[in-house]
Amino acid sequence: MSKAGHTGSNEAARQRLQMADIARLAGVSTATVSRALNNSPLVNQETRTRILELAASLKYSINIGAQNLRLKQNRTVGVLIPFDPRTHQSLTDPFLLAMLGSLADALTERGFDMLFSRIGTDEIGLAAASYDSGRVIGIIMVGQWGRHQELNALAARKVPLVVWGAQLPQQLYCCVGSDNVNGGRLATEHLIAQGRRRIAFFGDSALPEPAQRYRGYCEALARHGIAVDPRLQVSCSFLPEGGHEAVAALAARGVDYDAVFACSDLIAMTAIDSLRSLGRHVPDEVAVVGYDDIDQASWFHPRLTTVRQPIGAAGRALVDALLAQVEGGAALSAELPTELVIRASAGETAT
Amino acid sequence: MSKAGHTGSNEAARQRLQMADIARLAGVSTATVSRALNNSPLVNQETRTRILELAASLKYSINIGAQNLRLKQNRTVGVLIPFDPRTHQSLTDPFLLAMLGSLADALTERGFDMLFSRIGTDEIGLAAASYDSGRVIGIIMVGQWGRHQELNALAARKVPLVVWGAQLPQQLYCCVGSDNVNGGRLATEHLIAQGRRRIAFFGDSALPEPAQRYRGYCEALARHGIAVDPRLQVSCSFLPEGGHEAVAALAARGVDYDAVFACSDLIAMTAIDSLRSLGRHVPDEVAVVGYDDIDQASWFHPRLTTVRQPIGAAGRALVDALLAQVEGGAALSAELPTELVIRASAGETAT
DNA sequence: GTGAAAGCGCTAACAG
DNA sequence: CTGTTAGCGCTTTCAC
Repeated sequence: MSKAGHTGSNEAARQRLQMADIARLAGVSTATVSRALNNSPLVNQETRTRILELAASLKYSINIGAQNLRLKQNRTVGVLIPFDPRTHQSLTDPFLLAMLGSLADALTERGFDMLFSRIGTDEIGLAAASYDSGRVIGIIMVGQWGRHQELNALAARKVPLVVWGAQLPQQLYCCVGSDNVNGGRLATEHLIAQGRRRIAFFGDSALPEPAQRYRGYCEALARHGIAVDPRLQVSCSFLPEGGHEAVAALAARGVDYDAVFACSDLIAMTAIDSLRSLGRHVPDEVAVVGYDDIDQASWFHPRLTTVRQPIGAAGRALVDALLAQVEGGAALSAELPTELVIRASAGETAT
Repeated sequence: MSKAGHTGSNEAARQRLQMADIARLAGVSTATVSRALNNSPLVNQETRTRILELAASLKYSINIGAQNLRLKQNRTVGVLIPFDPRTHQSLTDPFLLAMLGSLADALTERGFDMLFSRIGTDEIGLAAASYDSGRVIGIIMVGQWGRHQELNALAARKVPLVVWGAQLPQQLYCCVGSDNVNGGRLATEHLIAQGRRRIAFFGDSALPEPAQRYRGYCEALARHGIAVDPRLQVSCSFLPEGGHEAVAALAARGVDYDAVFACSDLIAMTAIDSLRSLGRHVPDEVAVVGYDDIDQASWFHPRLTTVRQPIGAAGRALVDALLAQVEGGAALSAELPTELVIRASAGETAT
């Protein structure tokens, strides 16, 4: 909300057509114009059409700001995608694009607009600024970013809020996400079924979603009597560097592995790139399973076996959960189903 | 602008704190609160701090809608990414994510908010709705989508508008883009330098940007005395299917080629995927050059040789051009430089 | 320094 | 059916 310069657009806005102009031109009062434009049945058929035509020909459109003020209404929703202030890159994962598209569609369908912002993960407490100032009726935040407490604080303040992420204990805010534990389980089971035993885990386990996927991974290993080797768990970011970092870390540790379960397709892909540089064949020497099922997964080489998150449903679920809150309803968290998509990167055989 | 249901948030908005509340609590008039909150020097130092603290502790924030109405100002910009109504997918190219991120950053830097919408390419005439209704002070549209006339019409109406795309004759609207002709030339020259002679062109040449890249391609061929073979020019979409379509089309035509210049990295990548399925080696049998230089280009296999568009500069240029118009200045179109990034997909040797 | 009052562009009683 | 009037939450002369 820093105001840079005086670029307030005062000049341009000043000369815009308004209801009074239409009224004068049509020879009626603004009340009648208002009624006509809002399709009130109270207004005479022919005056209505006359007004409508006049407005259309002049491209007049009701000033939403004034209308909102008068009606105490608002149909815009804030969408926030946080970024790590240390790198300031975040819009780097194609999964987010798909999510944004899905949210835009879901909002449009319901007649809402989207105010989009990035925000530093260190200033998530300020996420409600747009709500406090009446700019938006609620906020959809993509990812928890390890800011559980701040999010709880927002919810405690009754800021309408839905977060894409993982269900956590002591969670006051509404959270929509996919079934991460099951996703981790599916991926790991598949790898085990391919005969792999030394399965590495790539993901930032300080974050809730990767942590739950890790739990699924551990459960699957346990079920098959395979010991969890902590040296196979490597923490890496969701940035494109993630996979490279992780492969390098494993090499530095000198541990052996024959498979990787990566917490995003992006990590999986960059990991595969690193493995290729190291001369390790995927999937023969190292089988890789990703997460998300972004578009690229289906034409990457090798085609990525991955856990699909239902992105279309996700956008709708997030929006619905938010609107429910706004209308005073309960903020129901939801967990969407995940599903394994078998392609080539983890070996050819289906489970 | 279709209103679905009555989810207007009337209920929630109703009980929000407002300036009068702060005034009452502080024992002053709203005028004083307004002055204090706006850092007017007219207000007494201690009353000011008292009011500021009160407001902060109550998380009160000035209602922007009312403020905007009173001040006739507005600091939000509309960003539109059109989609093809036949497929309704459009947020499918990672290049767009990068662009969106760049725009978000540039707007934030200048203290503006972004209202993001998708819109059908068939309803671009409606793109100004958010401007006409005073929702935004101007519009940034990503891509021309073959709607030159509609865009000209908007500009003729004096809607503040900047389009990411190609400079065209008889262009009334402000347009920022990269140097497409040079980009096409660079890519093609590189391919020729690698000894390729049968260079296919992949891109929707009905669109201005691909058309200009094609011109650069033709120029480069001409300079080297290579005849342009129209059968090597294949029109394909910017969707992920693009590359697949194009490779299939060429196969159907039965024409031979040893190189591809693709109008986006996405097309290049999916084309490579198809070529691989056909058993044709990249770059040995077919050298491929892409366009955009998205993140993935550097870790795709083979690493993509591509024409870089300066995305960071693009966002800033688009925003600056728009704000200049809003402030009543001239709408200066701009062409950003393009640059060839040599990696592996077109052969190893630099030009 | 501070308050009273008018008005930004619109809508909704309330009269007629 | 239509116009008059008041007021949404804020800012800003103009008095005091």
